[in-house]
Amino acid sequence: MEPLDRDIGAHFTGQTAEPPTESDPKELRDSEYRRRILAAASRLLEQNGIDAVNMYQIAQEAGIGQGTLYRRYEHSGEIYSDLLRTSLEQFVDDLEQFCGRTSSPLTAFEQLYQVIVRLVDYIDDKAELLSAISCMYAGKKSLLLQKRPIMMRLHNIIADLFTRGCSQGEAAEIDVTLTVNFLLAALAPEQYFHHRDSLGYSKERYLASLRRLFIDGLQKR
Amino acid sequence: MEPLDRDIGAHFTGQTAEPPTESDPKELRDSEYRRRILAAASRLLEQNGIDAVNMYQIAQEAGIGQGTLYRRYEHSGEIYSDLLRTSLEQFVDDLEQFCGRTSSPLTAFEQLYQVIVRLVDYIDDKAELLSAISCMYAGKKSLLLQKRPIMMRLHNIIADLFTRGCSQGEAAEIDVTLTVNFLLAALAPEQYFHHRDSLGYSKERYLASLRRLFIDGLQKR
DNA sequence: AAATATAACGGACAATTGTCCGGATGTCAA
DNA sequence: TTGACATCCGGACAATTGTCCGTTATATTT
Repeated sequence: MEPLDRDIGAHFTGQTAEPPTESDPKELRDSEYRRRILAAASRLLEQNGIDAVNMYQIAQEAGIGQGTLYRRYEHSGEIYSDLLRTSLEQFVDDLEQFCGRTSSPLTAFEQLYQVIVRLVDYIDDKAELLSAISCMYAGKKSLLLQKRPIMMRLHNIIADLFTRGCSQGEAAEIDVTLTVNFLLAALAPEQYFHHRDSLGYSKERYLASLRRLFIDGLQKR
Repeated sequence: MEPLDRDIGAHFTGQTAEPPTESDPKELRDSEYRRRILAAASRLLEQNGIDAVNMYQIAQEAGIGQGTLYRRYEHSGEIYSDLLRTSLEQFVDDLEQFCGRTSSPLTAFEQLYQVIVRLVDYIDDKAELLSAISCMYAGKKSLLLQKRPIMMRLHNIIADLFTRGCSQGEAAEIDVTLTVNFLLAALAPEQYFHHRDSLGYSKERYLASLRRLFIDGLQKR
C-alpha cells in the first residue's frame, strides 16, 4: 500500500474535534475513546493496508472491548469517515466561504463549476480512503451517506448555487433537489474511479462532461 | 415482507436459461446445481424475507456444500442477480427491439426518453430485489456492476441513442460514455429509492428532472 | 458516607462469511 | 478391467462480524 497521507494520522492524535473547553468528565472520556480508536485505526491502516483492517483488530489495537467499539462505530466505514472528518469539514468550510462571498465577480453557474472542480480535485486526492468509505457504507441501510450532516452541507451549497442561477434568470424551471443529487451521484467516488482507473479518462475529460451536463445544459438558451 | 413477484419463482424451476439442447453431462450437472441453488434461494426469500437470507442457509436448503455454492456465486447479490436474470434479459431485449426499429417516428432523444421511462418503471416494479442486489454488490471490487454483460448491453442501447441524437444534429459535442454513465448513476436503484421512499418524490417528478437534464439540456438550442 | 440507581465497559459467544483439503466421482489410456 | 489422472463436492474450520449480559464504574439520593 502506498504511504498514507500524513495528515490523516495527524488529525486525531492531537485533541479531538470537539471543543475541549468542556471539562464534563463524560465528554472527556468519550473523546479519549474516540482518540484511541482513531489512533488504532490509523496505525493499522499504515501497517497493513486498508483491506486488512477489521473491527476486531481495531478494538484489540485500541485496547477496548468490541462492544465498546461497536457502540461508537457501526462499521469500519464510519471510522474511516471520522478519520477524514477534519479534512472534509475544512474542505466544506472552504467551499462555503468561497460561495458565501457576496459580490463575487462570478455568476452562480461559474461558481458552481468551480465547486465541481474542487470536488473532483478532492476526490482525486483522497482516493483510497474515500473509496474504502463508500464501499463500507454501501449496503448499510442504517445510515445513508446522503443523510450525514456533512453531505447535507455540501448539498445545500450546491442547491443554493442552482437556486441562485435560476433566480438570476440564467436558467429556469429545474427541480433543485433532484438535480443536486444527480450531480452528487455523478461525483460519487466509485463513479469517478471507474472512469479514471478502468477507462483511463482524465480529470479534465470528466470535468468537461460534468460542465456540459450540469452547467451548459441548464443555462437559459 | 410483501408477497414476492410470482414470476421470480417461476424463472428457474423450469429449465435453465442455458439451451438444454446440449446433453454434455457437465453442462447438465452445472444447470442442475444452478436450478437447485436458485430454487432454494427463492424459497428462503419467500419464507423469511430478503434480509434473512445468507449463503450458509442457501447451501443447506439446496442440499449442497458451502464450497460448491461459493464456487458458483461469490455472494448473495449474484444469486439475486441470477434470479432476476430472465426478467432483466427480457427487459433489455424489449428495449433493443424498441430502439432497433428502423424508421421510428420518434427522434433519437424521444426514444431515449421512452427508454428512461421504461427503466424507471422497471426499477419501481422490481424494487426490493434490485435494492438487495445493489447492496450486496457494493463493496465487492471483484465484480463491478457496470462491467456485467447485461449492463453493457443497456449501456450500448443508451449510448447509441445519444450518438444518433448528436449525429442527427439535434445536439452536439458530448462525451457519450460519460454521459451514459451519469444517466445510469442517476437511475441507480438506491438513488431512485432514496427519493421515492425518504423524500416522497413521485415517479413523474423524477422523470421530469431526468428529462430536463439528459434530454432538454443536451438538445441543440 | 453508604446505599441505591444508572450508565456503559469488555469479552464471551452466537451468527455469518469465506477457505481449504480429504476424498468421492468420473475420464481416459493401456 | 484397471490404474493413473483430473475434477470438484462437501463440510470442517478459520476469520470476521455482530450481540448480549455480568461486572464495574459513575451519578444520585438520603
